[in-house]
Amino acid sequence: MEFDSKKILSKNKVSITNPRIIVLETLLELKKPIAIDDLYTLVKNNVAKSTFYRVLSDLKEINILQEFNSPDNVNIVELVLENTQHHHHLFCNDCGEIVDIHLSNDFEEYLQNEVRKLQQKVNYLSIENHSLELFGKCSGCKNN
Amino acid sequence: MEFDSKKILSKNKVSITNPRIIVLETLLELKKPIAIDDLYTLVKNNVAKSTFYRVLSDLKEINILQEFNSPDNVNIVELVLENTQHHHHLFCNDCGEIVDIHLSNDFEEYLQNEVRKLQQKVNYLSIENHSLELFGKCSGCKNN
DNA sequence: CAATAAATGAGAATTATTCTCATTTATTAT
DNA sequence: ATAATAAATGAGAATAATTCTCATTTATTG
Repeated sequence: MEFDSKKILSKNKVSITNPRIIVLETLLELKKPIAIDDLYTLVKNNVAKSTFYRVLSDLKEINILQEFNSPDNVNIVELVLENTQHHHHLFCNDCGEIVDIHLSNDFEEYLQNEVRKLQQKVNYLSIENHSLELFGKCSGCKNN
Repeated sequence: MEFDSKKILSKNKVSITNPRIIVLETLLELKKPIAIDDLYTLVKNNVAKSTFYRVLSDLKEINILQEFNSPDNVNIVELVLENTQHHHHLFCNDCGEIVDIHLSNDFEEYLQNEVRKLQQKVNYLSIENHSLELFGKCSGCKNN
């Protein structure tokens, strides 16, 4: 497979160790955001807690792991690989699930343009990035 | 003045106590987001730490305080009163300052519309709210 | 395969937040 | 205004997430 853990690690010039493989592989299988707490539960039998946090920090260092917070302030991580396209998140108010959301190119362009206008108006040197979160109910909870 | 702390508290049916007045007044003077840590530093001589956190939680309870995280995972609070208009935040990558950003009505409408389309397409019952963050440099740091 | 550098595991240390409970303060009904 | 009652506070203990320390193990390289 194109994105196995060892290739990812070597490509990013970090040494290939068991804890790194285990955490990365778990994230690769998940294919979606997960609470740090829950991720640790998945790997705790094979990775020491201190190492776990170190691995997370390593993955952030090489820019393939993004960290953010849910509305109720839970720390979440998500793998962002080269082939991951720009997206946003919907946080379900009911079950807490986090769903990746892809907005239309039209919208993303509109947003870029709005940002460009803002930069000129308010005279900020650079707005380099953005993040949009949506809050509501996921499809699983929509019938409650 | 229209928005003094005591009026705000009584309007929201919470009892008027010194710690609440002090924290609220500090936030009212600030008029912008602040790290919880920094806010505590401002009031620590007059409010016990446990009380401080309780007051924050009280203010969140009555929906006049919003909490969120900066990109480097620092907890931030911001007063959101009735007269506060919908806005977003720019996080300065250099100095960490957080600036309130008001986007055009056109953009907000476009966003609402995009969200509406998304709801139909993906079949989510409701997207109730959103939040947009911008990352870049504030005007103070733009010449570095 | 040996030498060296880097990573790990275990648990201690740190930090932010919540909890406990005796004391103080605010509210209300008179 | 005041007494009775309910609610909030302060101080520090408890908890939880994360980082740190350091002796041991593992990966890399030549």
